Amino acid sequence: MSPSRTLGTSEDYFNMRQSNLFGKTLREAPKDETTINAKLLIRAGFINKLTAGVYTYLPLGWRVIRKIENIIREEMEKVGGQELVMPVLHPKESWQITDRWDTVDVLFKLEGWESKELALGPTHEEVVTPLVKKHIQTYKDLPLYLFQIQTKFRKEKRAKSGLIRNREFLMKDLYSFHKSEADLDEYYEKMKEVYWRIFKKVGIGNETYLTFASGGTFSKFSHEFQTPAEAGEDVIYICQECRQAINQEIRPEVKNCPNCQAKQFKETKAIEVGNIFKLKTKFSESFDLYFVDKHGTKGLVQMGCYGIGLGRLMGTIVEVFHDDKGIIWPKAVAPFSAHLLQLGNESKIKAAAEKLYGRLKKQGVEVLFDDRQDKTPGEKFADADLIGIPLRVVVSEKSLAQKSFEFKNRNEKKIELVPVDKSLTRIKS
RNA sequence: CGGGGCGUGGUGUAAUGGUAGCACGAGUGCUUUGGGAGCACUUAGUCCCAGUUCGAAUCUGAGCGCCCCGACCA
Repeated sequence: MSPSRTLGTSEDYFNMRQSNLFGKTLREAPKDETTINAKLLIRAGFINKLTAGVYTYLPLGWRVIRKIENIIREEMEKVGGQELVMPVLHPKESWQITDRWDTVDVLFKLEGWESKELALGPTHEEVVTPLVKKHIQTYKDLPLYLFQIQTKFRKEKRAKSGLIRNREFLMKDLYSFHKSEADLDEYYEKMKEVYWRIFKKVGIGNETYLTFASGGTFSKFSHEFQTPAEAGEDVIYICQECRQAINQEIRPEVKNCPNCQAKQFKETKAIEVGNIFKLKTKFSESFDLYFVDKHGTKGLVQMGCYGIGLGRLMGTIVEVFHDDKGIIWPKAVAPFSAHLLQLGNESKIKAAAEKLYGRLKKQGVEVLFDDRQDKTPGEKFADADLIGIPLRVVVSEKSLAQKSFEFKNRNEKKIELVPVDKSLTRIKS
């Protein structure tokens, strides 16, 4: 496994001794959490709640976020996205230009300096549009795709369901700029494919449905990517013919499946893990964002926006992949590739575990090493199941008696003895 | 924002007007080591304010916080 370029620069990023890991597991979940994602992520030491809808990502949780982030970043760059970071502090004037200062009720407003008033950014059309205006003059400057991965703030009336609806959350938002509606349409379709690739990569591709949703005032429909889960707050109707779905919000106006015209649907609660939206000229009109085409004619720039909430996606993955013992991370987003458990503190066992750990570390394999000396095997197994790293490797007297380490995948029951000299390559494969 | 529920060590709980207790966690020591070990000692708590009472975790009022249902969610 090759290290992702932004995951870490030091060799130590690729390993961790559990005796040093910040964040302890809990035997019981805090009683005020009812959703699976919140219970498991808190118990396993991935996140901590500061106040309603506001969570800390502990080292384990942050590693998962970074995995997700890198998958998303890579896909955004593949379709021409250029990454930047825009400010979180937005001047009131920007939001007055679009008439959204008073109408977006989730806007956190705060005092600035002197008589200045500010908002914490819930989305960035008000910032990206005037920014782009400074650099777009002609059709030669188009199309343009800008994205960021950044903390958003929304004053939700009711935060809920662990990481599903928060007041502060990480989001990838990409804004696209086009010289024609046809070009926007084409990119929108491309982005659908990109989103599918992302959801497949993080592991929920088979569990996710492309869903027709309200287009607001800008277009007839937008598309959401919805993943059925108990903690979901949307209701969708899955077409039994083509595997696409309709959001409840447009169910009254849509009788047949907009994709295949079928009439049979299955109702389910679902989590919106992504949304793609044609803004068209709504914001370019507000900010006078024009370009000149090759005939010298001035036209409004066409825009689209495309969002994915990273924390919500992490919560959704937990909602989908878990059992009664804990989380079962898909490989691509697991905080570590392997969980090395040392059972017993005899020097022979310790030496064997340390040796394997040292070699994995050297080769850049991300491994969590449970080297804790004061924990019983039962507790180490329970923690390993709870944390949910895909591969568990046990070093014990029993395994060493057969010159082996014991391998078990988190999502399987099967336990396999692998000879010591073959273990390294097996873990890396 | 409407309705409901709940606030006791880090976590889960008991005490319903009369000595704040238990389990897990954490710390020290010894013994343990294949599915959340044992013994001993230790650590740590009634959300805040006001009131009623001889006495309040418990009753009353106000506040704050958290959760759930609903509304809302470019």
